Amino acid sequence: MDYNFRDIEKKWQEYWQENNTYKVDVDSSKPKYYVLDMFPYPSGAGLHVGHPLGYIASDIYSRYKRMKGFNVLHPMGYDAYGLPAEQYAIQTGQHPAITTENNIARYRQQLDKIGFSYDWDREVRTCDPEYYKWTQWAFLQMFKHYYNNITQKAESINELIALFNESGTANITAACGEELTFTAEEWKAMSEKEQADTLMNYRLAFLADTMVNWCPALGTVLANDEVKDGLSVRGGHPVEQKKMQQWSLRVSAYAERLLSGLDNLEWSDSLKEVQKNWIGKSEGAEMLFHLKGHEEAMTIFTTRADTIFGVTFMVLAPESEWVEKLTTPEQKEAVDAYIAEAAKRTERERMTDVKRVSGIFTGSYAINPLSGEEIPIWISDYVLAGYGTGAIMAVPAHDSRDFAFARHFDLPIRQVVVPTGAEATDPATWEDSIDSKEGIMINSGFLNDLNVVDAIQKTKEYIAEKEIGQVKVNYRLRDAIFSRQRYWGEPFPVYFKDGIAYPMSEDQLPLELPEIEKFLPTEDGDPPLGRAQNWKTEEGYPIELSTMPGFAGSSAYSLRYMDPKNNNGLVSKEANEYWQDVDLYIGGIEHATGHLIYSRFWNKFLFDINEICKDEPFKKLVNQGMIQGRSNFVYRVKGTNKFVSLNLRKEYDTTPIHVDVNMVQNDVLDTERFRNWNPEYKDAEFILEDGKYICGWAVEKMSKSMFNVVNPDDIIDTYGADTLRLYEMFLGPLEASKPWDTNGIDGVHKFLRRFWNLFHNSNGEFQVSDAEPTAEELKVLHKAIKKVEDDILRFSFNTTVSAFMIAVNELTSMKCNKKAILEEMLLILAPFAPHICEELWKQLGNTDSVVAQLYPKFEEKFLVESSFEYPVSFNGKMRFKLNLPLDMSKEDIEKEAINHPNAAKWIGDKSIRKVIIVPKKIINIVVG
RNA sequence: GCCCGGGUGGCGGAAUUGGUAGACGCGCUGGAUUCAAAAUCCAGUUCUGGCAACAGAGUGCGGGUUCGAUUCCCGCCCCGGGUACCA
Repeated sequence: MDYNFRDIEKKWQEYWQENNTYKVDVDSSKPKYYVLDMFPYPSGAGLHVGHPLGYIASDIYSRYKRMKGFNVLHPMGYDAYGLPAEQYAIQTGQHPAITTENNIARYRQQLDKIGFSYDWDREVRTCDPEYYKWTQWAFLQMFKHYYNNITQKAESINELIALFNESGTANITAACGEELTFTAEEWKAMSEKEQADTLMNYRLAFLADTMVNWCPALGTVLANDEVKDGLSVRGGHPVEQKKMQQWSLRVSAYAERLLSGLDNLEWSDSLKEVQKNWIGKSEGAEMLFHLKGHEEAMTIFTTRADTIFGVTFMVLAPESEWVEKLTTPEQKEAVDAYIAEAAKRTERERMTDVKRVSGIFTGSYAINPLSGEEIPIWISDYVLAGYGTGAIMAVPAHDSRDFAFARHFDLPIRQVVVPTGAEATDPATWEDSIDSKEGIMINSGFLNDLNVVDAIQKTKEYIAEKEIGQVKVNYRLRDAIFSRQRYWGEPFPVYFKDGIAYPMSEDQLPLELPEIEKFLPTEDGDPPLGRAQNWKTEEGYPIELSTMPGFAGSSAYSLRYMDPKNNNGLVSKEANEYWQDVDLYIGGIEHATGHLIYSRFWNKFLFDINEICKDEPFKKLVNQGMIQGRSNFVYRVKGTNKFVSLNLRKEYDTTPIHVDVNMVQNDVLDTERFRNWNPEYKDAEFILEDGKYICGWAVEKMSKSMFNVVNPDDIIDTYGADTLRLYEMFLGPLEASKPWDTNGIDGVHKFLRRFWNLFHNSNGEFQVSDAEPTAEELKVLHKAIKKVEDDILRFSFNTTVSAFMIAVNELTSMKCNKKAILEEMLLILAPFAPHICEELWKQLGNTDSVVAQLYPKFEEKFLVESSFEYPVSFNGKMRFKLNLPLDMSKEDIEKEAINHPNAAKWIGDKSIRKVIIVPKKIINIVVG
């Protein structure tokens, strides 16, 4: 029998399904291991060969871990809510649920063909009411909790209410929108509405007026990570700033824990770095600046309080509440004009026009708390309202933005830091601000002559002592806006009564998404849910019209897989305590700031309220690289229907045109298929080289418009799933981006056939021998076991495939068909190519599945060598090799090397200066 | 601008702790087999020179450390990704 992958793969995929081979349950007799893939959004285009890369890697790892005796949880599901299905519904009227269902069916078909070891009984879909019940439930818990900064965890809002009743805000330190101060009496005197509004300032899921990224084309609000360069990530539509009442999650409360939690995670340094930057912790000071002619003092945030003697002006954000208070009558007209102008500038303009300096003087002055100087207060849009206090002290000598502003408006610049090894210079001669990270203080009163580090310390002490400020930590991380004015998402289990938002009772969950006729916003501008009939409670109170964003459903799915059918909780205590957390998470780097921040936040919250036992969801994370497309081109001679082959094109004036890579093999064009591809090319003529049309190529993104999309189904039809799996791994390091080039696939397919042939004679009959293996054969086997296992553990699957090839090549040339060797080879290959191994396992006479076997044990004793072939170098350059016993002394090795006939030529009449011998490594003879 | 990756044959890539640069595969060249082709098998394949033996050069560029550098250090160039008036 030949290697008939089509029959073999079909047969075993059916077998696995019928026998529930991949079903797992809590089993306390075995250690657990949890391997998770980032679940896909089921798009209409189906999977291309880039998508399964990470799934194949995680599948190999899961199968390996299973063979090492672990109880492996390896589930898959769908991130099923999302914009494309809704956009499609708007265009065609087809319900997004139907589109989604169809796309999921197609995904499942494609995934099944690749032979994954998923436990499909655990599948989750974010759009399934049984699933989103727990998304809504978590939201309600966040609504009912606040963050206590002292205990550093989420606590019940009822406890906060109790504290308010007892002593007002006097004894609380809670994460909040704005710092409020009231007494118990004042609290009790508040109306129900006032109390509700006050509590919103503390709830972890809260309603607030916020500046949002409003996308008019999509008719919805977007999160910061859904906007890039002022355009929506999905669709590329313009996004503008707008103030709207929105649900938000107080992610900022967890900023410190999200930051410090990174330390214990096995994530790549670059990914941790991205998260650190996104959280953006900066330590500095809040300082009070008194204002000339005002009672109140203004608070600013600075990370460099030590440079305060260099402050020559202050700047407010245009949105700052101080603008109105500080604008003098003489300046009012000019300030109003500037504010109006700034409001008109969209985020996009501000970004594309960063270099432009603009601003206006308020007419007011502040007093420098250290020097007592009067300094003018300006307004400029380079100061952001949302960061710090929306007001800064400007140190033009040492900050490039302040410098540009000072130059533009002719404000004074005073140097206060002299960089190490430099002299103070006249700022008038400068082209830019001077770096102040290290150096010596000047022009700075009591700080003079101190170095920067000491000056920072001394300033901190000084401002604390004089009570003109306090040490303060700031984070860039913003609260997550959680409302979307869309249909295809989770409804909020919230209703409104007298303008107050009330949570629905938990036993009313899931609050199911209602049917609507059209998927557009209403004529009044309400979200699509405004069209739903009876979208109100039994008592008749209206229910929230927004739905939740994409990241809602993906924030706790790793927990739900542990216990996907549980109707009494997100996850049972038993299941959670057994599976704990994800041991290995594989997915794309594009989720670095979105999903991976939100799900960590969500998980920490559930941990705080004792729902789960782990503070972090994903222990180890590997980012698979992107698979790029490899496009092919033909070269049309301008103004003709003639196409010239790659290497002849220089003689003509040509236009390169993308051609479908599926009609090109090894860069040779199938000219007949090309003629039939498009009526335009029906009468195409070709100028060939060596009788062939050679195409040009380039590495580009894999996309329809480049005609370079390769479908896994086509590859599987031609070569089989085992070949696809091996080839995806063979392509290069898992974490690197690399182009897909089908050209190389023959190599791994050939390898599988050669592997098959080890078990079969030249007539295709199964034939293995029970003879004792030789030392050489055992050496090949154990070399492979060691290399393969080492490489799996460091996720170096490309070199693993090489190791298999080497072993099979060696066994083939030894004509080895011994069961003792082949059986173990088969077991180490099984995680990579499960179908062929399952078939051969059966042919060897086994009745159980190869999946259930234990991994072969590596034995050092088979690799022990008695001699080593030393490379002999002269001045570091390898010249010849010398086989010597391993137990030979250094002195004897040196003698052997120097007296070797080949050595004379390299020594010549020069003298030997030194001989370096590293046992089992190298001999280097230094001559000169 | 800043922060991460990365740069090795015609191509994808390997070299795990400073120790034989180019494993493995593709492609290409030659040969065997075949009526022929496909498939398969064998040999060769970094570049330059040479029939060859062999010699020289060589891991983005320039320097350095070392007996020895793809690997470590300094300075640059290029490519990919992230991020940005974050005080």
